[in-house]
Amino acid sequence: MTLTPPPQRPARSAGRELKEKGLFEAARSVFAEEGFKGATTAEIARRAGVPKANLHYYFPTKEALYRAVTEEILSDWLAAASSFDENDDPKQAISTYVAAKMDLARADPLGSRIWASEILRGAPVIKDFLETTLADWLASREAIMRRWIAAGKIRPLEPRYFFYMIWATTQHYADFEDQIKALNGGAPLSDEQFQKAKAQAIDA
Amino acid sequence: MTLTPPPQRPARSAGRELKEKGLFEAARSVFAEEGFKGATTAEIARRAGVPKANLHYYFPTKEALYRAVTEEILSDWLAAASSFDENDDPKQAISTYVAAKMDLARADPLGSRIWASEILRGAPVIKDFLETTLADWLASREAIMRRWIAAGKIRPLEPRYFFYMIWATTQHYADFEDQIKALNGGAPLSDEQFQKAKAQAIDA
DNA sequence: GATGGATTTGACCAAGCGGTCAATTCTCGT
DNA sequence: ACGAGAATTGACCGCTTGGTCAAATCCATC
Repeated sequence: MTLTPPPQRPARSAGRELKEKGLFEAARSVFAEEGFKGATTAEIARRAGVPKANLHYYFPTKEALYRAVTEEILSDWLAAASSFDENDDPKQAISTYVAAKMDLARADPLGSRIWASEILRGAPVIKDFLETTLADWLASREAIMRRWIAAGKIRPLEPRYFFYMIWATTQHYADFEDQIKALNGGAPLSDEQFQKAKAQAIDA
Repeated sequence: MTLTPPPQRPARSAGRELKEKGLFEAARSVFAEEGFKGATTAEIARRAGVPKANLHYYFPTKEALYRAVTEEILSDWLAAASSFDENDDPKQAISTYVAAKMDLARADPLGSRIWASEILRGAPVIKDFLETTLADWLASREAIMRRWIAAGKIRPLEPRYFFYMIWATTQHYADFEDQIKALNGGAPLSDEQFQKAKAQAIDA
């Protein structure tokens, strides 16, 4: 018998990945709207245009699908966070970071909402991430900011609460979009309005 | 037959109100943790220590119970909002208001969370409140702030986004308590930490 | 065109859901 | 002490849920 070379199957099952992606995106939207418990596999399957049984072929359980969705969100978060370190100038670093977070919240409001609803239910899935990766990130950037403050490069404030405020504000525009819409005469924020809000948030 | 006087029954059924209150509080905690869809009447009844059938005697449907809970939250919101008008001095008015909102978020985190999860699911129940009462409140305070800005009493900023930022921050401490706990070494903010965060938020 | 694994799907299931109901117990004015 | 309305509750119902399964279909390879 000739051994077929074990290397990764050449673009194996491109159709498979496509279908997985469809289910994945459908799941994102349903989880964002209904939360983990409120979301139903039937609705996710319906939105993806496949029978429910097919969903369970690609993702064995609702929770597995939810975890897959969640992981991508955390990875996006980390990518935005890295923008903090791309600048040596303190004020530049801060405003670049705030801008990146605002843009992320606007580009992916579903991700923001899934995050929020995950926290609201006690963060059973991402608790580990919060306690390790995120806590470490916060601690090290806190240290950096303290050095900047000591050097008189930015005005003194408690770095931790400063980050809370940034996170709160950036997420607000995604999570509370419906509230903002209601207050904005039924329309979502225009790009222009969004830029203004962003500029004001950067005024730290 | 003698007509019994129709005036309100004298302290009628004190036990009834007590039981209603128990169900009400149990409902608050379950709705805050699980959202409207995720909450089950069975769990609410269990937490209140009564059989499920008894719950339906006091509140005919899950939605009726949810609406009752929601109305109280809106009323608390309005009470905190009124603190904005208790001061003539602009800076006083603003910091009093921020302080009141921060205190409310700390005193009643459940209410904050129920609000947040209501918005996340598209605000079907409080949409009307948002579009009328809240929108009016915002518009009139926006006008007041614009006058202050024109008179040079506060530094110029877009009042609307300023309020969004306040709401975002004050709610963050309630809604994201679990995230903060994870970042704070597992412990919630102490009173001292909270006062510090409050003071920093007031620095508008 | 035969083979065999990958994929698809309708039918199905046990558990959990919100809500109902009739039978029971409690409470209190007389 | 008794009668009547208020309150209580176990049993139950129809429906939805997440998940299973076996039969059918697809499709690359020989």
